[in-house]
Amino acid sequence: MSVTIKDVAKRANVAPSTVSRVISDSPRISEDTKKRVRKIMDEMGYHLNINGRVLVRQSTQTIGIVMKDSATHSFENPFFSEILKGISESCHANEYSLNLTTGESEESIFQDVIKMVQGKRVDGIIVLYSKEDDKVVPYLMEHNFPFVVVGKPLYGANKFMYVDNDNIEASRDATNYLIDRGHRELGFIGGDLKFEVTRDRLKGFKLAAEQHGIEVKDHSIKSIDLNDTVENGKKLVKALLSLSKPPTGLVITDDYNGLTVMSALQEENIRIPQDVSIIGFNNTMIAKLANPPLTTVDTNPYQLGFEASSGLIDILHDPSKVKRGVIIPTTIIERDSCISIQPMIEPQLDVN
Amino acid sequence: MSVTIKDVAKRANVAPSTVSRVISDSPRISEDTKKRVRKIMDEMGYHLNINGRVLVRQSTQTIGIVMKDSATHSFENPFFSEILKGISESCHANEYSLNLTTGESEESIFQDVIKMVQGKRVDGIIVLYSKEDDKVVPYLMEHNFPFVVVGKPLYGANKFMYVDNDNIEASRDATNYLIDRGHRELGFIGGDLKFEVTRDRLKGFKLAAEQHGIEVKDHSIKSIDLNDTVENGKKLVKALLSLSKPPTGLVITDDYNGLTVMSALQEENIRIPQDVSIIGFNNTMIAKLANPPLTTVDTNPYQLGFEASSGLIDILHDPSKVKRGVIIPTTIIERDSCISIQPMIEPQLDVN
DNA sequence: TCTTTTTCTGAAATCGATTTCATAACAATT
DNA sequence: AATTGTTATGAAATCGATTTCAGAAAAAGA
Repeated sequence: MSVTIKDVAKRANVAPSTVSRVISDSPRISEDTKKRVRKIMDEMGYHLNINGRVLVRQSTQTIGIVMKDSATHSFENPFFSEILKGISESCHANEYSLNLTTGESEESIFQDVIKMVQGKRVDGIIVLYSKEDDKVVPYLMEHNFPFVVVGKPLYGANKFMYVDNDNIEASRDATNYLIDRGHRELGFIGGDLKFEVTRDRLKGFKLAAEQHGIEVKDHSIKSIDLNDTVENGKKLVKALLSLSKPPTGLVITDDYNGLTVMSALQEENIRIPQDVSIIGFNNTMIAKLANPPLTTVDTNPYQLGFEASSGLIDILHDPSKVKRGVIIPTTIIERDSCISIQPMIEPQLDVN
Repeated sequence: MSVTIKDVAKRANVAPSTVSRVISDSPRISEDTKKRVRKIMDEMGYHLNINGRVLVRQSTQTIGIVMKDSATHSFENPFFSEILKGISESCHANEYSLNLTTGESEESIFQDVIKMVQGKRVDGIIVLYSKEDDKVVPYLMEHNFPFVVVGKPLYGANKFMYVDNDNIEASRDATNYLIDRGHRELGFIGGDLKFEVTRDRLKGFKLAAEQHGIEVKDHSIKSIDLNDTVENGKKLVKALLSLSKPPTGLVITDDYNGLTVMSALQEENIRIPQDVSIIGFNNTMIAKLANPPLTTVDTNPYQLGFEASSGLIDILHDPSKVKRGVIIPTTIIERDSCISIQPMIEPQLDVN
C-alpha cells in the first residue's frame, strides 16, 4: 500500500485535514507547519492519489476527445494529429489530461461518450467534427455537459462554443485562386457531404464559380470515401478525365485526399501542375512533402485544437464565460501544384 | 446531483450493497431482485460513477501512453498514429481507456509519467520508444509498475515485456534489397542514434554491406534531426551529393524522413529512382502516396501497438503472466522508388 | 486583567462506489 | 424436532482525499 495523507498526518502529529491543506498550500496553515509536513511527505515518499481527490472535488481535470471515426480512420489523417497537438499543448499548460474515445463505429463512439459523461470520467469534451444526424452534440447539450466543437454548429449555434474556419470564404478563395490563374474548367473533390466542412467548402466553390459565370456541372463534383481512398481516388479520377471537358483545376477539401488524387492522376500520366492544377486544404506536412509540393489552404489545425482546448478549459473554470464562436483565419500557401493557363477564348461576336 | 447507488437503494427498498451487486451481476442476488432494481435504475436514470469504483477497486481501467517527444513531434509522424490506432483498438476491445502524456520536453514527459504512476491515474503504461539515458523505463521498473515498451529493451531485457521488430534483420533485408539490385554506393539516413531503432537499423545496414564486401564510409551515414526536418534534409542531401561517389541507394529509417529526403533530392533535380533508389521504413500511408510511391519495409505499426496494448492488459489481468518479448515480422513492400542498376565494373586483372 | 479578534488546527462528514462479515429465512438432513 | 446447510440480503467499514464547522491558543484592544 502506498503512503496516504493519514500516514503523513500521524507521523507529523497533525490531522489529515492539515496535511490536505499543506498540499493545496492553504494560507491558513502556518509556514512552520507546512515546512514540517512537507519534509515528512518527502521522507515518506508521499504522493497525492488523484482518485481520492477526484471523488470529492467532482472534477477529473481531464478532457475527453471525440473523433469522427475515432482512432480507426481519423488517425490516418495528419490533420487530426495536428489538432491533437494543439489540444495537447493547451491541456498541458493547464494541467489537464487527455482521454481519447476508442470506439470504431459511430454507435460505439457514442457509447464511449455516454460513459465519459455519465461515469464522470472527464470534465469536458471536445468534438472534432460537425456532422449531420450526429447524436453526440445533441446528447451533450441535453445533459448540459461542457463541450466545444471543432467545426460549424449545425443548429443551436448560440448555445455552445465552437472553433472553426470560415470554410465558405476559404474555399471561395481557393477557387478564385484557380480562376485567377485562368482556369475555367473546375472540379471539386470533397469528403462526405454529411460533414459540415465539406458542405461549406462546396458552397464556397460554387459561389466563386458563379460569380465568374463559370458553370459547374454536377459530375465534376465528387466525394471521396475515406474508407477506401486509394481505390476511390482512381475511380474518381477516371470519371473526371472522361468528361468532355475535363477540369484543369481541382479544389480538394483535404491534403490527404489531395495526395490520393494526385497519385491517381499521376498513374494516368496526367502531369501536375502542367495538365491539372490542384489546391488542397489544411497545410499538413504531407502537402509540404508531396511531389510536387501541394498548394493548399492553411486552416491552422494546430490553432483550431489549441483554441478549442483553451476555450473549453475557460468554460470549465468559469461556466458563465461562454465564448460563442472562434473563427481561425486561413491563408493560401503557394507551392507547386498550380499553374497559370491561357483560358480558352470564348467565341465572341464583334460588338462594334 | 446525479443519482447514486444509495438513491436507487432507497427507492428499491434494498441496501446499497445489493444495488452494487446488481450492477456487477453477482450470482448472489436473486433474479427477481435484479430485475426490480434494474428497472428502478432505468427509471431514475442511474449511471455508475466510475470514480467511486476506481477508489475502492484501486484500478482505473485506463492505460497511459508515453510518446517520445510527446504530442509536439510524435504526432507529426504517421507511424505513431498507426501505433496509436492499434493500441486504441485493443483497448476498446478490453474496455480500457487511453490517457496521453501531454508534456513537450523529455523532463516534462517524465513528470507526466510520475503523475500517472503515483497519482494512480492509470493501471499500466505503454512506452512508445526505447532510448538511451531515458529515465522513464528505469523509473517504472523501480516502482514495479506494469508497462510495455514498443522497441528494444536496452537492459533488463528479461525483466519486462516489449514489442518490437527485428530491426537488425529488417534493415539488413532492406540493404540487401538494394545490393541485389546492383547498388554498391550505399547511404544510410537515420534518426537520432540515441534511439535503439536507429542503432539497430544501422547495424543491419552495416552488416549487409560488410557481407558483400561493400565499404561504407562514415560520411554516407547521416541522421536527420526531427526538430527541423526540411532544412536538415536539404543540408544532408547536399552533403551526400558532394561526395566523390555519391550513393545510388539510400536506406532511410522512416518513411517520413524518406519523404523529406526525396523532396530535397527532387529539388536538386535528382530523379528517383533513376538517379537514386530509396527504401524507407514503416509503410505508413505517406509511403503509398509519395511520388514516386516509396518502397518500404513494413514494420506493421498497427500490430506493434495492438500487441503492446493486449500484452499490457494481459499483464494487468494476471501479473504472473509476463510475456517477455514479441517480435513482429517485417516485409518489404515494393513500390517505385528503387531501380536495378548495372554495378560499376571494378577494374579486374586478367586471372587466366 | 478581561474581552474580543485573529490565527491555526482538528474532528467528523462527505464524495460514490465495493466488499467483508453477519444474519434472517427457509430448505434439507437426520 | 433439532440440527445443519443454503440462499438472499443488509450493516458497516473502506478506498484517499477535501471541506465545513468548531474550538484552542495567541494576539490585540479596552
